[in-house]
Amino acid sequence: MLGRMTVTGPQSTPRRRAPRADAVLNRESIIEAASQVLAEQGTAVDVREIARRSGVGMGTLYRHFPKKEDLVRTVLHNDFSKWAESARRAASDAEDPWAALADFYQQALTGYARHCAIMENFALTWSEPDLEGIRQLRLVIEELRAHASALLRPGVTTDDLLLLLVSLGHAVQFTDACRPQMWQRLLRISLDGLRTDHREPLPAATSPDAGIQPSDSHTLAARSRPSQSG
Amino acid sequence: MLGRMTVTGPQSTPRRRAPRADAVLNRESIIEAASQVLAEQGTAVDVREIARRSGVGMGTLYRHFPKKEDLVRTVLHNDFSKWAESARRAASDAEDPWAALADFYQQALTGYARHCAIMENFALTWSEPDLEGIRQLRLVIEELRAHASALLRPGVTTDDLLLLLVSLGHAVQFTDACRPQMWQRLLRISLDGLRTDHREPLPAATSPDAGIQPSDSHTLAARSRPSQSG
DNA sequence: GCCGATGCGGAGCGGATGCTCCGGTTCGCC
DNA sequence: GGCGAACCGGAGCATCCGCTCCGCATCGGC
Repeated sequence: MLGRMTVTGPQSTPRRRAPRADAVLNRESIIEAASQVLAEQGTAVDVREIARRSGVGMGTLYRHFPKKEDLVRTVLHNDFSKWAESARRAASDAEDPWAALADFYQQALTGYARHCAIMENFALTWSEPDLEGIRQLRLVIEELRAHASALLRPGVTTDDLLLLLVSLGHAVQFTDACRPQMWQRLLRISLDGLRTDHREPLPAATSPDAGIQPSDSHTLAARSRPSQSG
Repeated sequence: MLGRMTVTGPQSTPRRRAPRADAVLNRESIIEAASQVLAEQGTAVDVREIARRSGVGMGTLYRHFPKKEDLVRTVLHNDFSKWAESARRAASDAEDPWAALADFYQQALTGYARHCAIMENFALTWSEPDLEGIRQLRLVIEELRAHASALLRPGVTTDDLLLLLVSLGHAVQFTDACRPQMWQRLLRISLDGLRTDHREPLPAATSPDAGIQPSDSHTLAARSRPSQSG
């Protein structure tokens, strides 16, 4: 069966010829503009704004991304990845595993506190753990946890650390603009709660990293706005 | 000047006679229905749905609450108060001040994790600290903090505890439906971080309870949807 | 019971927004 | 350079949603 499949060029359908050069450029500029706009205004932004900012027409935008959600997903994939990477770099400069963990949170929260779309879509962490950007984030945290495990109180899981990041992310949203020191205090409190010291271990998580039920119907675009099919 | 103002009945304008009985009933049923609907669907809900659920027409609804935000504000005022009260009651049954604090968080997070509108509008905690419901919540926390102060690490403020509540509130939103034990773990970690034990005190908050700048333009209704004036 | 002030209902307005349609343009293989 | 497929742009469609308007019903002081 498999042997009968014709081996066809780089991927899947062979008859489709390479995209035109201008189309490639347009796609890139759409993604770049969308990243900016989504960071500034969140996923509820008008698609026209993205088209305008990237200098293409609506037709072009919708040719590349048939649904708004397709575009948002692509951008979030990229930006979650960039986020994970920049936070990982900050952690790699630290002098000990615990400082690495602390620096990771510090960088993760400062660097992306203003990225509305990411802050809005933390739910993806649980509803779509397989999105590439999310997976990278998890991997970074898992690595940091392993290195710092001697200092972490027993029973702390990667999911605990991830949920802490999500949770603090919202604290940052509320306080960063007016009183940034507030979320820093909360970060410090939480990190202290994670240290081993002489506390008893946490109870084992009942399903440590099992598959997670996606919540009801969380879509990427337009929180609480029903998607409408034409 | 003041002396010339006529003293007029119970309040302000005297010529307005008491509202009709049916109007009072309608107002109550609107608030009740709105509370349900807002809890279920958040502030982005269609006003028509509230009118339908409460059995009144649009005209009636807008007579009582000229703007959607007026209604939402009234409901949130009530519901924040109810929330504070129910959490305070849970705390009052505890056997020691620390357990009271823990029970408070437990009840606050369990009882209102499903109240979409409250979870959405934690920002009010910072942007409108004078809203009555918010003030009650702060008062309860302040009281618990005072009672547990011997066990709290030095430097922990009421705002710290409030921000922790806000922050955990979002963790609850993400995990309560599928893995409720996850946020419970995070609560435990955070509470442990608040205990005095042998850690150094937190640095003093730079402006402990000073006036807070309201963030850019947060309105109660329809997150990220620009209000439109007719 | 009369009657006017008060209250009611819901069709409809205007604007925002996701998405489509199609005539005109441009690229790139030959 | 020629030509057809791929691509582009933006006007326009359908829908949603906050809010208004106005003819009609109801309450309640007399």
